[in-house]
Amino acid sequence: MSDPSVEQLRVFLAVVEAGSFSAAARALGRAQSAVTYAVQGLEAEAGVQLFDRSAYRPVLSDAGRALLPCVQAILGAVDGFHAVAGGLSAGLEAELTLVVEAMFPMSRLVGTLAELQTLYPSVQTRIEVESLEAARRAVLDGRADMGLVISPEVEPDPLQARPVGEIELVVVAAPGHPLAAVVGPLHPEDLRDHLQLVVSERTDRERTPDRGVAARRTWRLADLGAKRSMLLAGLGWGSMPRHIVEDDLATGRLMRLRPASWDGGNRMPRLPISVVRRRDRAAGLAGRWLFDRLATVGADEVALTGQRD
Amino acid sequence: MSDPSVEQLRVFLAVVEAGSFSAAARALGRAQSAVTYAVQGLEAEAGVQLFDRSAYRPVLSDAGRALLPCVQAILGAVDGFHAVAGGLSAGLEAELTLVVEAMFPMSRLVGTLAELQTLYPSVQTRIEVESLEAARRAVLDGRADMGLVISPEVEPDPLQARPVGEIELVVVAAPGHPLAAVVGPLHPEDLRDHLQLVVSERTDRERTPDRGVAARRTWRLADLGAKRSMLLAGLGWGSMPRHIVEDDLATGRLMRLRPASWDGGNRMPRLPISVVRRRDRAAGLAGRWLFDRLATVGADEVALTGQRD
DNA sequence: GACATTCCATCATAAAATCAGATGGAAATT
DNA sequence: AATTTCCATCTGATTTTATGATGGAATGTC
Repeated sequence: MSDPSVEQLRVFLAVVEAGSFSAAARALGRAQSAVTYAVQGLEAEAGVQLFDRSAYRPVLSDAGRALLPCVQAILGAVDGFHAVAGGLSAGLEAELTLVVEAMFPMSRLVGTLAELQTLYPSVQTRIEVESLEAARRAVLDGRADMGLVISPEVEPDPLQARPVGEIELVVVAAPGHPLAAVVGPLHPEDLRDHLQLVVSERTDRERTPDRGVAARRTWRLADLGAKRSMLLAGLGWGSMPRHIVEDDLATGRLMRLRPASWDGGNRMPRLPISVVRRRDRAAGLAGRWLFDRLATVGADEVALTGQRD
Repeated sequence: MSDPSVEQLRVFLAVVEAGSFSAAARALGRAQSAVTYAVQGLEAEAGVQLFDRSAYRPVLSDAGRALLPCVQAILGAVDGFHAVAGGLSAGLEAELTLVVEAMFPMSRLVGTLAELQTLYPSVQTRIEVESLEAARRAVLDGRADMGLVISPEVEPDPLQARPVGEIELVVVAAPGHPLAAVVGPLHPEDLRDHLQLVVSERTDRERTPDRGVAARRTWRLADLGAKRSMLLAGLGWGSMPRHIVEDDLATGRLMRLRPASWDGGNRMPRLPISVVRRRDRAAGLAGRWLFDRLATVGADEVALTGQRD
């Protein structure tokens, strides 16, 4: 049994929609005999009659009605093929993977990502969330095409970077925690004597030197959600992106601590975020659009609060 | 931009699977030049290169890898078309609608219906549940191809019928109901003086004469579920298929009443069920299989308890 | 009821797509 | 170095697909 040609299927669908062979021929800009020929060929391949021609106008037979959804499925898949192929030949990448630093407020991304989807629907976009160094490593490895990562200290590296804003960090603890009772600025010694909660990377191997660790005893947690749970439970103190604990601070579930000179001054309470991509990997159309978009959005605002869209 | 032919897509997939153009040609039983020709044609239509031919063996390009799922989707849809078309040309119907009397235990059907689906996967089966006359009418109207209905009294009618069993009816009331307190057989006068719950048809027009109505006051309910709720609430008495109230009787939420001569003897406490279809509508292969299967299953057993599969 | 219109099937023929087989250069294998 | 295997290309034959004209049947109009 031979395969039906896509042309035959398009003609069949045109006849169904137009209601007659000649009208379909006119709509397709072809001769009427071509329509008859195509439908006959399709009927021969299917082994059933698709239309009942005994009346003045052809009407779909039971078989034709049953096969119509199949035909629509095929043509839909073919249209998908065309969409992807058209995108590819126009310079679009097939898929675009963006890795996002876990602390980055996702609410800041949804608008841009939705726009990306409407602009380039044929591009399969994927988002991955990684913590700290793992995000940058994903871009360096080529596992992701682009990343929103903590800004690299040195610019001349295989990554091209554009600042997109800063994440404001606040030091918090539960109201019941001893440090919450201290009035006025906290001395480094106060912090050092209490358990500090720190987010560490997933993979232990090749761990970068800790930043912002002030306490003697620390617990290392896999992700920010776990850290927040521990903080809420009063198990220790730690720094968090402000947009994540905003609600907790407002409702009093967490208290803000005010260190005199947090971490001895070698770390900023604001974490700069950049969008990065590898210089040597040629970005597609969608990738360039997203990079530029994230960079220009970032130029407008300094703080990423994650509150408004 | 022209449509890719299904042949081209099959060749493309064969090359991907075989790993080389010539191997694909051998697998397809065609000349190697035909494979080259087909791939080139597909590349021209897609506007991108699908394989990197610089090496000894061709390797899928990024574009080819991106388009591969599209191609597989198209070919899958085409195979679906072939399956349906093959079934139709072999005499299978496109869809098969079975209407089932609401009192029929659905658990008795699932096995047969599952078998039907595996035997004839291309047949779209639909189940409708109707009460009393509405089920038979659905078959007579042609709205359903087949029905499990209360057996017709007269055989010579446009429906061909085969018995499939009987539904055992029991007369029940809630434990708090006055009739539940009566010991020994119930006289017709006892029943007549209490509210009887009766399932009536949905459409009021052309209502058939009531059967099994013994009381002066009756409430007519839309379906068995509503009737059971009313019975459980103690609002009246009525008859129910045994398999539906089995649990209620076992746990004591309902009590069985024992009428001396229920309904004056003009109605059986067992309701015969038949599978019916119109004589004048030619049944397809799947329809004939289902009819025969239901008829032979029904010949084995008399009572439909719905307990075991 | 006669006429024009619109419908679809068919035919002959022209255009296009597709194929097989032969040939050649490049890479891999021996 | 010789051989095999790979793919691209060319040519001619075959098949497929399209066109335009023709005719019979149903519909619509006056």
